[in-house]
Amino acid sequence: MTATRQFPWDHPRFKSWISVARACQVMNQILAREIASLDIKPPHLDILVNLYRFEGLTQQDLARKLLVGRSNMSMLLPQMEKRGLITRRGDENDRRVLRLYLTDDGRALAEKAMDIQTKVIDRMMETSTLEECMSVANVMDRLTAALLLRDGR
Amino acid sequence: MTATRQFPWDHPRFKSWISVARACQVMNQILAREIASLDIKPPHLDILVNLYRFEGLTQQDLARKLLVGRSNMSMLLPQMEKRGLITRRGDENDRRVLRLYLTDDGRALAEKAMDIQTKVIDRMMETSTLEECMSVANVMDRLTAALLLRDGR
DNA sequence: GCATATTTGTTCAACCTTGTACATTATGAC
DNA sequence: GTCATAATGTACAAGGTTGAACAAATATGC
Repeated sequence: MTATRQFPWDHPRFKSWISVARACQVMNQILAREIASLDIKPPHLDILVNLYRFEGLTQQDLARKLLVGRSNMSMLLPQMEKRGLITRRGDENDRRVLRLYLTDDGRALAEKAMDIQTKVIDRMMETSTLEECMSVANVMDRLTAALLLRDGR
Repeated sequence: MTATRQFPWDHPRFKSWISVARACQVMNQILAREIASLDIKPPHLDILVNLYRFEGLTQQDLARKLLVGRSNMSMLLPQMEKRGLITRRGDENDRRVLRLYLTDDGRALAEKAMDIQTKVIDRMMETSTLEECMSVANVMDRLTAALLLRDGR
């Protein structure tokens, strides 16, 4: 009468997620290799893209967007500042915060990096129709929202 | 006559991928928190699940399945052996390889961990229909295959 | 106004991951 | 058989990530 164990890898939802995780992992590794020519790694790329898009972000804002800890930013951003890619200026109204800006070098590098990233993503996604892409995005967004909601933000 | 720059985040494929990456990241963080009660982290979970399913794997085999380097296994597996979760026995036919087996403790822990993982995945995927899950899996598998092919394995 | 709580950024130790170099063992060419 | 090549696992240094403890600045309650 003991029920035979249901192996997780036989569940459709489980298998489905494994496929997603695997794709992500492969994607990140390939992206990392492609941008290595610019002497940056995925975390730096994420920072560059976000500062390119949202100038004047706070370290805290950036950490929240990237879903990483503040301490992570405290390690990476000074490096990038030394390298002349970004500048950190104190906010006048709130002397706790440092606001982040791309330098001209940083902006140029960000554009090169985004070109590479776009090429990799296109190469990867060209196996799917646009409808499939949008459906996937839809599922993933719903799923992320559900997780974050249940998790209390 | 200078073409206005096409921002990557306006491309449907790009946005789509960002959604996938974000979901993966959130998922991994929540999974990590949930299995912390068993005093293991995602890499250990992956190892346990794979050894549960494929007994007698080689360190090399395992590294390939997990898409990580051999050196990574050389760091993690001795820890898990010391903890009594796995055993590493030399192969008699090929004295280079170490074959990996779960101990009883390891198997018990693997089952507890897989239960947690299944619960998290179910919670996450319940926002989608089974058809959507299978469609996503289909897209992701095609995409991974395409990347790996073009990348020369 | 003042005490308390919250927010922001930093530091530090611990851990995971990687790539390179290395020793050992198998395999293949001849 | 012998030598060159490849495969397996290890050691080590470098770097990314985290969480906890901390200092400084701000917001809140009274």
